[in-house]
Amino acid sequence: MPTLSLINYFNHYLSLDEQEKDAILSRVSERTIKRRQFILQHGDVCKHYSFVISGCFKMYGVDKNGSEHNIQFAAEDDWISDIGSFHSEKASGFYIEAMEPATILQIEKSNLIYLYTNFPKFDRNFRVIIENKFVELQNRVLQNISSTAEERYLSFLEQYPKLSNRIPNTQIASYLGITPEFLSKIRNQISHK
Amino acid sequence: MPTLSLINYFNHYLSLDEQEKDAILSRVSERTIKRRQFILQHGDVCKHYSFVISGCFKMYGVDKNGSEHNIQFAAEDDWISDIGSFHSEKASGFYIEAMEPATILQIEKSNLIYLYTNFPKFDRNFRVIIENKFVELQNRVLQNISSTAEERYLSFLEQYPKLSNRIPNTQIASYLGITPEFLSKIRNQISHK
DNA sequence: TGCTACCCTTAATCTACATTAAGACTACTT
DNA sequence: AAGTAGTCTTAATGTAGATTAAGGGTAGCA
Repeated sequence: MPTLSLINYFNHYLSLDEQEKDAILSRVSERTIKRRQFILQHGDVCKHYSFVISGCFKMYGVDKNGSEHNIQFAAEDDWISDIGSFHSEKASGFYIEAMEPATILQIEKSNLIYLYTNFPKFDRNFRVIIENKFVELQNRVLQNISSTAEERYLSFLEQYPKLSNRIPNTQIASYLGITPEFLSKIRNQISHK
Repeated sequence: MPTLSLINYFNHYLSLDEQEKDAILSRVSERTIKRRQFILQHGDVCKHYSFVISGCFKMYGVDKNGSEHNIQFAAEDDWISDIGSFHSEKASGFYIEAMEPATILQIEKSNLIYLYTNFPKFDRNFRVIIENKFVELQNRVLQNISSTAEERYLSFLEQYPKLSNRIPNTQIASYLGITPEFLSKIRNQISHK
């Protein structure tokens, strides 16, 4: 019963009552995603919030030279979406791609609005969820403008110990804003300390 | 009547009815802030959300060498707060300091919770406000990991044309994560194009 | 069991950005 | 009218991280 993990997830916020559980479970749809499959592509409008049951995704932009830049990873019990495109209904500039075979639950905008409108707890819970994500992102910005690549890498390891054993270093380098070669050098330096 | 700008601000979201207007206006307090005055200091718990009526603030962290790194500016019609500290009630690692004499409206946590609890529209509006801020921040992260300093500066000018004529370049450099001298060189290069 | 795709590493060279320092301009202050 | 704090500029030198290239390791697949 993969939907159970979504209900458990909400227990970390304001727990859902039976009516609210039914409301959300009847409005999400389960999807199985293959490795390298996209759930969002540049140019498309982001139609869903996706909750990861299992597997792992990267969200990235592509610059004018064709290089990918990871702005977010999402594994079990995390949400992933291009919030800007989702709300504005404009074309997204991002890709969301599975790095492993995955199972997700997706909710569409109209259904999410239904939940917001009829059950204020969802407004509250999603506000708190995004506040937490905002704080994380703010810390990442601070790191980006104030720390060396080595410090940023160590702090990534500390904050996402599970991800770092699961994701290729090339992808981590892209997330940190450095080249894979330089990350390799950093890892070498760290291990000789 | 400085509180009017707060009401006007909410008109960009779900407009407030009379009861909601009364509720928020009776729960904010107006403060006059001098240039260089702090409304949050490292080590203190952030007790308020602050809405800027006039003036301009910077929020920054200080690294181990004592250098300041701006993570956010806030001018008229913008909110500023250390959301992490506000919710966790733990000591903040940031400073929020007025760069110009300012007038602000502040709301305390207990009052904000009162509004959230009694008027679901505030949950909704603050959710949307922070979603927008999240999207801005996400774009900034993408820029930080994928663009040169010159591109980041040009994009800052585009996104905050008013701020860039109002804030010293040293502060902008700190926001961009570069030295003031290097920003100066960049500006010089741009003007010779 | 060996092929192939994928990922990681090492090392040389190069470039973008940082640091330091000295001086000039501007706008409040007295 | 001169003093001073604050900001901006220029230029020399230093360093973090990028680029390029060549090769090695390993897991999945034939």
